[in-house]
Amino acid sequence: MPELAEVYYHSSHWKAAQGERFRLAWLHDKTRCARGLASEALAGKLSSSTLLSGYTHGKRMLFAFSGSCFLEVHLGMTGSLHRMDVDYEERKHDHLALKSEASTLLFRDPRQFGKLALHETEGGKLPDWWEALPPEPHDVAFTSERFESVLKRREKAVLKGLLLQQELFPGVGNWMADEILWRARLRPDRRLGSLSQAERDALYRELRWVCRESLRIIGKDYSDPPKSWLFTHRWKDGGICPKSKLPLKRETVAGRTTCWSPEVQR
DNA sequence: GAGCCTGTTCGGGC
DNA sequence: GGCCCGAACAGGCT
Repeated sequence: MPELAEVYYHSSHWKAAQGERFRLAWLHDKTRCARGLASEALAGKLSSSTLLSGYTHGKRMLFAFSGSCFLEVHLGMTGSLHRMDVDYEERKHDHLALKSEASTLLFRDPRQFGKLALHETEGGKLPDWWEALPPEPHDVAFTSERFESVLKRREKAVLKGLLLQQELFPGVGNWMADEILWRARLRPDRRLGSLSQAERDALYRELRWVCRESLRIIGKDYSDPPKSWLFTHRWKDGGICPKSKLPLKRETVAGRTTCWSPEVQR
């Protein structure tokens, strides 16, 4: 599930516990998600530490704790964050829990494609690598010049695969890429080099629009976008394009399940 | 029971 | 070297 706006929404569950003092309740460090992080190490760092703030960037999250300690979380395909009651009891696929006097913060991930990591910095400032992340598409720093520079030497790339590259368009995932291409009226299997300048401009415009709007709608309370979006039609068998009212097509493009509207996208 | 999957990484090929 | 692609990862759901 988690792409840009869903990640932001999940982070808000943990952010609701800002100011609470936590200790490690459990980390299953044999889970793939732990990637070598040992529960003793995490317990040592997070013994009675206060959650100061939470940040998101694309599909990444970073939670700052007192003691210059940062917990990085990536949700992968099936990860989720929850804030439960203080007496919450562990269930299958709960890999990490932090407990305060008031709540249990939980990381759950059945397929274990998610990732947990611990970072420390001098004086509690954000890690350098975090500060150096490229601008997100909805950011004011993501200018059309930035967009064009990112596209350099990628003229042979298939549009669908291009949009999924996190180092270029952090946060864009499978459904967002389909939504962007549908709004830009571009077939997902087009190569970047075949686009006219007007089509490149449309791609830039719709990329930014979908990121901004999904954050506004989904990021706030996990609402579904309106029926006018491809989002609400794309997974149903026999889905109908909200623009053309004709059947949507579903095929694998750039290795991913892709939905598009043949009459709308050229 | 087989097939599918909203993500990332890695190895191979060009 | 740079870029692209497909497979692998694991488990729940249809």
